[in-house]
Amino acid sequence: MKADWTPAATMPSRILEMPTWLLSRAFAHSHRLLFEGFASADSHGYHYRLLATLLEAGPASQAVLGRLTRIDRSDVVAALNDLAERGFIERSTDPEDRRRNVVTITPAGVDHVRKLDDVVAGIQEKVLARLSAAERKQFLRLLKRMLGDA
Amino acid sequence: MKADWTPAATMPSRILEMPTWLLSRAFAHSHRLLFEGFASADSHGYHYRLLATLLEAGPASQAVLGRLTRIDRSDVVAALNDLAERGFIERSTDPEDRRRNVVTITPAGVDHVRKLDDVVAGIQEKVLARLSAAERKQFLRLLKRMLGDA
DNA sequence: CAAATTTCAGTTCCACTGAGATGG
DNA sequence: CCCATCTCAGTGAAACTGAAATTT
Repeated sequence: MKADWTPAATMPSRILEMPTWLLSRAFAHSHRLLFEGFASADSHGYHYRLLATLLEAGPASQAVLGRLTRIDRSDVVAALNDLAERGFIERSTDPEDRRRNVVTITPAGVDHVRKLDDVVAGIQEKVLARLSAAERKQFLRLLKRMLGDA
Repeated sequence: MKADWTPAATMPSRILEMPTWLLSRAFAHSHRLLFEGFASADSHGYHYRLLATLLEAGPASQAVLGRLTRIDRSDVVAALNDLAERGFIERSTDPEDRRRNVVTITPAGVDHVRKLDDVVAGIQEKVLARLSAAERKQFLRLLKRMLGDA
């Protein structure tokens, strides 16, 4: 027989009840769903954030894109390289300030981001699946408040 | 003059309003605070989860610790190496099943985890700082519900 | 033989740092 | 001279994979 060293069934209750722990579980869940969703559309989170921003804000320099999307300057470079290779964006140097690359979304890029929009919308639904409509509203309100959008 | 390609002030509104985005911001915030808190106590999240679990559940094998803490088997090895070097845990092979290492927390380890408990408690407070007591309760309820603890 | 445990080596994603080259 | 931009190289935490060695 084995004292099989399975002393408790769960991790410490004080951790299980922690806001930070619950947040990390919730994020892990949402992140996994998003990652799989993007992968199934041959894409990534950075791609979606960049394309969606270009679509909504219009052509922008890479520095501005980094600020808008909260993606680091050097990660913006890498992600835009991918997107350019696949024909979803184009770079051209800004004639008014030749340090800058003006990044423009292509028609193929628009198609791509529309598809990703659908994927992402489906995932929002899944993430909140267990909550009623009223609870969802409340949950989003509390999240925003917690982040200071009070 | 510069058309400075700052077209909009924020990222796309459809992303800003997404549950998945808000969750990722909330997690990033909480994660940053935890990381800094652990660093200020010369520790890491894995260390805390392992020590707190040992304290609450008693001695356990590494495989069991991995399951309880949700830390991957191979990361458990590395984290326990650190903790053993610093005298916070001890390993001994289980006489009843010599594949297993029985991991035991030392008095120094107990001291350490108590300090971390204080750090972590302070951070819970900071994370929820903008919410009232009633909102905090509600927020935790919704998080748990979303995760299926319904 | 099949299964579990510990360990090591290596990978991937995400976020970031530092430095060089170009240009304002 | 100083600052901004783009780019590349590299770092580090977190989570994971594959495989080997040992034992049950």
